[in-house]
Amino acid sequence: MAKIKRNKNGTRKDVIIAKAAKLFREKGFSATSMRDLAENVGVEAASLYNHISSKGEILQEICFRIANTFLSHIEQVDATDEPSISKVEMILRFHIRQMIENYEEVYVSDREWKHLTDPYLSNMQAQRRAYRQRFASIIQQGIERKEIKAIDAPTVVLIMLHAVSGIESWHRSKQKIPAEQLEENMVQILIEGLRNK
Amino acid sequence: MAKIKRNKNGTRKDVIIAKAAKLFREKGFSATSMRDLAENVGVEAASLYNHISSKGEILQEICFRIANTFLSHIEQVDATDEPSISKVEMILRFHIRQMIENYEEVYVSDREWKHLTDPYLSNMQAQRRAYRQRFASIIQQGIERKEIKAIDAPTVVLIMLHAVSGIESWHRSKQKIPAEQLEENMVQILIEGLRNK
DNA sequence: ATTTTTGTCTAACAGCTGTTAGCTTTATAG
DNA sequence: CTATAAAGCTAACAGCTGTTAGACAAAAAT
Repeated sequence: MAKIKRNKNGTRKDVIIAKAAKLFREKGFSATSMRDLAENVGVEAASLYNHISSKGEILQEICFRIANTFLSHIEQVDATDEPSISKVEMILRFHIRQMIENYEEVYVSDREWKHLTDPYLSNMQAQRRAYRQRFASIIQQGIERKEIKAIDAPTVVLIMLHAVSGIESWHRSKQKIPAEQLEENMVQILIEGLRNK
Repeated sequence: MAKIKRNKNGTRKDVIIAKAAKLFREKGFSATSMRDLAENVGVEAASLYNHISSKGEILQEICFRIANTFLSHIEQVDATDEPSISKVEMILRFHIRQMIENYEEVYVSDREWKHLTDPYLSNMQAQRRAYRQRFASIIQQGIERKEIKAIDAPTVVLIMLHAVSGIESWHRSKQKIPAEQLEENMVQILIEGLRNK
């Protein structure tokens, strides 16, 4: 078979990871075999190992890449001096856009991280916990400043993060409303549900 | 090994399905082997086949049982003459409670139905689509009656259904707030975000 | 033009997968 | 107490799993 065609500014490893993300999303990590992946890449299974060291490494790359994206974004937002409710909105909007634009990887990172193996598994669990706590404390601050309704902050986080993952259905639906409208609708419901009137 | 202990009013098959639901939730359908399941049930893998006909059948039972529960509930709610926004709230509360009380099966049904095989897969897809449409049309009615904000109804459905699945995090968290409070918090945010002021 | 590096291939491995056949043990019914 | 039915066991199957070794080919570097 022919060589893996790499697109400009990207390694062959990147091509493999992108195809893997698509398959992992469609069928799940465990149900995707290296031979499945190889076929999609246009190569024999053994050839993949010139670019990656194991199936698990692919999942690690996806999960940690995404985790870093979100972690560095929340730090950036938290460093501003916007009102808390605006911070929450910024974070929510970032989640929505990432889920729209970087769908496959974000989705996989969210659903399949359980299949990581230690030490990566523990590391990822810690990162996720830290992220949620950071998010919750922004909300908590908003509550104390009376910008946000007096509601259990971790519950708010849980609703926001999971609501966003519903964008998967949007991707699969035939008649998609425009992405901007989707974003505004979600913000409308979730942020208005939060605001202290 | 000893026999499968069945609890009163339940068959051995029910015991197997309950254990399977727990494992499918923890590790996913594909990553759970029949030998895993057998060990958890306290029996050899081959013995399971005296009670079930295949691994897939277990998933089918879980998924269709849950789908029927929700479908018959939405029909019951829709038959009342409550205001639309109250119908939405009733449906939301039912989802929350099911997710709290019947956690394993509801969660598995929601996350693992993709691993069903045809004709069950197509059937389940159709049922899910029908449910979402039914839910959306209740919301649409609420919009027309000015009870609910003018927002894309399918987007609302998507947010509600996915937000509820966040209750998984609640189950796994150490310091759980009481179930009733969780329910009120979720309703507070989601229904108030929806209501036309 | 030749060496070196990179990438792909085939063949094979050891272990796990769901499932079946056939035999034995335990519980139920007569 | 005996006959029947239900539930368990061991052993085995064919196919799939992730991964490695080693040979060959193409591309890059010298």
